[in-house]
Amino acid sequence: MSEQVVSTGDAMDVILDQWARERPDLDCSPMGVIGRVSQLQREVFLAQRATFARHGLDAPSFDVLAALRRAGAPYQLTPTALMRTALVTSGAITQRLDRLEEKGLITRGRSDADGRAVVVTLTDAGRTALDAALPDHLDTEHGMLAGLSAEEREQLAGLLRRWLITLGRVPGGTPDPS
Amino acid sequence: MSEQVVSTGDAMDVILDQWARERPDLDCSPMGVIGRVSQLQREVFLAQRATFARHGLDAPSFDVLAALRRAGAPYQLTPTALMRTALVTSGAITQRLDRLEEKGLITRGRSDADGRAVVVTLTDAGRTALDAALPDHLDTEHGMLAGLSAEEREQLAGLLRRWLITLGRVPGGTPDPS
DNA sequence: CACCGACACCTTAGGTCTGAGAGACCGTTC
DNA sequence: GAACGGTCTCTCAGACCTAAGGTGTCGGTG
Repeated sequence: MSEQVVSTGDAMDVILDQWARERPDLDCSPMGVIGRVSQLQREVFLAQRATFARHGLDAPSFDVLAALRRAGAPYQLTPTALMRTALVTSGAITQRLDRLEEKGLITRGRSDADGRAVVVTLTDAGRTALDAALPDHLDTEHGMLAGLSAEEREQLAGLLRRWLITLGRVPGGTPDPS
Repeated sequence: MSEQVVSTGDAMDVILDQWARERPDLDCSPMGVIGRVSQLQREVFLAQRATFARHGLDAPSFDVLAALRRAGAPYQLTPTALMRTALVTSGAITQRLDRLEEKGLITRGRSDADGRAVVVTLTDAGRTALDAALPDHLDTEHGMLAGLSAEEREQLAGLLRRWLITLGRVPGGTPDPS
């Protein structure tokens, strides 16, 4: 008995029940938030990947193109800036740029102001590709949230923002000098 | 002006502002939820990885050990069952089990009932390792949520569960027959 | 009892990432 | 103006994953 899956629970409820039975001494309630975030991120990732594929892109490429597009004309950033917004290592950015350069979506040039730096520029083809994919991407995201009411979505965004802020992940995340 | 970072925003607020300036014709509000989920999942992943490393484990290994431990005595599951709870491909499970078997944390044996199936069993060493890591893991998760009130955490867990359910990701999530 | 689709696990090739480190350049200091 | 620490980008090895395919087993059918 009690093997029947209740229609009002999700996969994490099952896991929490299992832990409650095996380790009733532990408070596993944090998993109710964190485990679900992991699962949702996975669902989001898969849906986004399918969308990008329809436009001949993948998620890492879209990430870079979107950062350049967001930056506004003349659509230029350095690899270091891209590294910071994408939250990946410099090696990952180098490889992403290699792929995008080969496809003609970006160009690399040396900076006039700083001999160490590279300036990455979105090409017309790159901007066209991104602007074509962006509405589809937003449709996908909107679709994933369609099951929640506008109020719930707003509430969720607010809670997630508060959580991020308490983790100390703020935009200018460098400790400011005294 | 308006370059000054406001202390009440997070990284996603900056991105939303950029899109509002560059593409005021698009409704980017879904990013406010989905982008934050991605960022939070990344923070969670990094914190968990550091915790697991203190116990000589990594996230994929912990995932498998925890699934076996949750299952209860005699701590046995098939690779297919592990594949379903871990949401990875069979090849990934094979490799995870190879690593765990080499470390002596699990054993593999053929099933008596089904000649195709393998039975994965948690060893005493495996159970000991998991039970040692689990409280530390929960401390890490609790610490990540410490900035939110109990009410906020509960609200968040509820919203995320509702979201997962609307996506159709329920425990017995097999595609329904026509 | 031989057959055949379905299933369980493993194998292999290919892809992206991390982490460590090299090479070049900047700005300051002595 | 030479030296020095710090910064920027790239390179390379190693880790983990996916996707596709192979082998062996199961269970029902004629």
